[in-house]
This record gives sequence, structure tokens and C-alpha cells, in this order.
Amino acid sequence: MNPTNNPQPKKHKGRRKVNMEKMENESNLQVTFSKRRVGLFKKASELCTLTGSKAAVVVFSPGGKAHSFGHPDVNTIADQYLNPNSQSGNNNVQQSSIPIEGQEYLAQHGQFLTLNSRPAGNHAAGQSNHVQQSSTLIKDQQYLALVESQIRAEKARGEEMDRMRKASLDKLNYQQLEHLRGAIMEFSKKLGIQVEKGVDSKRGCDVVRGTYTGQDFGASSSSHGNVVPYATVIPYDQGATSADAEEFNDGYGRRNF
Amino acid sequence: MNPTNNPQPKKHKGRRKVNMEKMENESNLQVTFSKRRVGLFKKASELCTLTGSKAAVVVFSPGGKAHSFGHPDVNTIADQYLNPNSQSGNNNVQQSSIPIEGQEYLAQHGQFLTLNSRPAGNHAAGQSNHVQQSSTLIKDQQYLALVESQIRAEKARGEEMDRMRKASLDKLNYQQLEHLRGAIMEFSKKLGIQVEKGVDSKRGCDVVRGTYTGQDFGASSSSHGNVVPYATVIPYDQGATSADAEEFNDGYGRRNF
DNA sequence: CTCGGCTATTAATAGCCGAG
DNA sequence: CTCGGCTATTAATAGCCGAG
Repeated sequence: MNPTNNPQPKKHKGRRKVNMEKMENESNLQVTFSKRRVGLFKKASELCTLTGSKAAVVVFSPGGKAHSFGHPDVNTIADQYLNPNSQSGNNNVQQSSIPIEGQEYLAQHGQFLTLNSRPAGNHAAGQSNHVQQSSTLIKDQQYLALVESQIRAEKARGEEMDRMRKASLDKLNYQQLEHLRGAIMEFSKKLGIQVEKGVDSKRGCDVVRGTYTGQDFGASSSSHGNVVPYATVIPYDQGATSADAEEFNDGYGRRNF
Repeated sequence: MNPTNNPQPKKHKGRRKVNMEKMENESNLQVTFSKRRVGLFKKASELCTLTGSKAAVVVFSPGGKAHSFGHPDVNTIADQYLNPNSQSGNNNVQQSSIPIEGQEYLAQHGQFLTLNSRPAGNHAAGQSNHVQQSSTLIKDQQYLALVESQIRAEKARGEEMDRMRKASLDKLNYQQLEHLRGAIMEFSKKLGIQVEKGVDSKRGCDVVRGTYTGQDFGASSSSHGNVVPYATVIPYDQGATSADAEEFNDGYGRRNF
């Protein structure tokens, strides 16, 4: 029963049932993604508010763009998720362990982060202001992410290091983390060399279109038309006029769906 | 006017409006958290299904327990989120970069992970089977998480290392990551020593109530009543009957939702 | 053409009940 | 007690419009 448009005078005003399968209409898919993403974030926010819990959500659009929500912020949640020993947040909203600029504000309202999935090439490196900062942030994460991933996999089998780390972890504090950072610094330097000598199995990377207007939640409508090469941080502020749909239509030209 | 049904005709059966503030009734709060968490995960799943996107959700209960959902799995999403250069997931669901045991299976149906936030003490280290594995996995992440957090913060200001890492990253592959892993291994060992010599600003950790039965989504009803000391991995698969792989609605219809 | 808003409907769920 | 289920209601939203 295919929905050929009806000759019926029935007013198709309301919500219609939707099959749980990938939408074929790309335009609708766009809108649906935006709306549902907002709804998902709202749900997460409500959950946090009602139950005093903490949550983080990361979503990748079909086009490959990442959006995230976190209360108080994604990083804090990630830290807690990965490091349950540090605190036992009972009902108190915890501050971000290492406050970055502007992070405190975001921590109070939850944080939205949107960034582009970009391959190695410098394609549309347009204007970059504070966005550049986020870009840097992402890059840093990249490195650790790979390490973490690999380690995680390896560790699932052995526990020696695990115990070691656990023991260390219990006593870690911020000052100590600084030491740690320095060590990592050196380590990464060595890594760079090591890597260049290693095998090079480069992966094919399809180039993703990199133009995304930073609109989100109606919070920053001024950025309309700005090309955001890497990332856009959008605070979650309910005071905005509309907490509703948001669209991004620029980089979605593919109909591979 | 107590639990006995009122002679009143008005039956307060339906949903009632709820204020967006922390619930005071702890019993209801618990239930609300569970239900809304499930709802949130479902929303995330639907978003993925409808729009062909990928998403990960991490939630901390008021008691400090962590729950996560990921499609295809949390790790994959994390990798993509932190390492957008690897691939440009256009419309293809990407496999986990480093498959852990059983991960492939989970990757196909989405993944639920539940774990306890536990202080240093060994409290209820009861039966631990595959759960232990997850525990180990978490522990590994702990370590990296702290490092990552600190590095991220520091890096937001300087870019030297960033470039360095970025360059390295472009050529990293799995084999190279193994080298990296080994290096981290040593590094962590050193770290352990370094830390013990460092300052010790231990935080007070309230003991979180650690008895949560791993029930979730009705997927693993057999675990009813089992105390889960650390973690519980709950694959999203309601039964062998389901045909479509990454569909949530399939499993939902069976248990009335 | 895009994008933000508008409603008719569908989907989620708050409090309540029965079983273990 | 703890948990899964049940409905009356509330909340989310699919497609449609009207402005830039």
C-alpha cells in the first residue's frame, strides 16, 4: 500500500505513523533528523533534570556530521563514564574536571557540540575563529581515541595493566594529571617517529562536504550562512525563542540512501 | 483516601503532568529514571534507524550507575566522534575499528552497557563472569579518560602537539597501534610510580547503592535478581526470531510498550 | 528554494497494580 | 519489597505552510 497522494479531502495535518525504516524522501529525512535529534537531546535533558542524573549523547547525521549533548557537558560525562572511581556523584551535579574556556557556562545548561566529519585533506578551511579552538580540541581527542580504542581491546584480555592503572587512578588528582600530561607529551613525540617508520595502510576516505551552518536550537541564528570547517559549540539555553527544528541542507546532496 | 480505591468516579489512571524539577519521591524517581532511560535509548535507536545515522548515549543514574546505548556500539561512535578523519561515514554503518570479543555481534544490534560507579573498596564482588570483562574494559578506559581530559584542556591553548599528533594520526593503522599500546603500557607503569609519590588529595566517595538488577528492555530477564557488581552488557536482541538486524521496533512489539 | 512554525496524531510515560 | 505491566494523559512530531 503505497502512499500515493489521496484524492481524499481528509486534512493531512497531523502526525502520521511512520515505519521504522530508513526514510526515502531525503528532504523529510533531513528534517526528521534535525527534529528528532533535538527531541532526543531534550529527552536527555529532562532525564537529567527530573532524576538528577547526568547524560551525554553523541549523534552522527547521515551526512557524517556529529552533534552532541551533555549535562553538565560531554567531557564530564565521558570522564565519569570512563573513570567511575573518581567520584560517586550521588545527586549533585558535578563540575567539569578541567574547565575549558566557557565551559562553566555550558556546564550549567548542558552543552551542544556540532562538528564536521572531515578527511585529512584541507578542503574548505574557511574562516575559523573560536571554531578553530574546537577543532584543536577534536584533534587532541583523535589521538587519544585511537590509543584508547586499541588499549581497550587489548585490555579486555589481560588485567595486569588494569590493576596497575586502577591503583594509580585512585590517587590521581589534577596536579598529578599535569605530570601525566607531560609524560604523554613526550610519548606522543616518540610515537610520531615510530609511526612514520611503521607500515602505512592508508584508508580511502570519501570527502565529505564540509559546509554546515551552525544553526541549532535557534540559539545562534546569527551564524546562518557561516561555513564551519570543523566544529561549532552551541550552548543549550532554553531561553531562546524556539526550541525546535533545525536544518542543515548544504552538505547532504548525496542520494545514496 | 489511601491505597484503597476511592469511591470517586474520577480515576487518576493516566499520565500526569510533571514539573521539570527533581522528583522528591525517591521510589518514583527510580522508576522514572529507568523508564525514561529506556525511552531515551529507544529514541536514539529510532533516530538511527529512520535517518541512517549513528548515535551513542551515556547516562548516569542518580545512584551513580552508568548506562549506555550505542548504534552500532558506543565504542564505534566514540571513535568516529573523536576521530572524524578515519572515515567519512556517508550512509554505511561502520564496523568497530578494533573488534573486541562479541563486539561484532553487538555492533549489529546496538549495544547496551550498564555498570556500577564504585569507589575503591571491594564491596559486593560477587559472581563475575563475562561481567568481569566489561569491568576490565571500563578500567582501561578510566586511565585514558583522565589523560584525554587533561590533554584536551591543555591542548585547547597550544597546538604544537596537536599538529604532531595529527600528522601521526594520518598514518596510524592497527599494527602501529599495537606498538603504541606497548608504549602506553610502559608509560602507565611509570605513571603508577610517579603518582604514588605525588600529592594525595583523595576525594570523599559516598558509597553508592550497588544493587541493581541488570534488567533492561526485557532483553535479559534471566538476570533478574542478580546483583551486578560492576557491569552488565546487554545485547540488544529480543530473540532469534527477529529478521531485520538493526531494528528496534521489532523487539518492542513483543513486550507491550 | 530554505527555514521556522503550526496542528492533528502518534508515541511516551506517571502513577498504580499484581506477581515473585 | 522489587519489577514488569496497564492505561489515561501528556509530550513529541510528520507533513504542511508562509515568509525571506
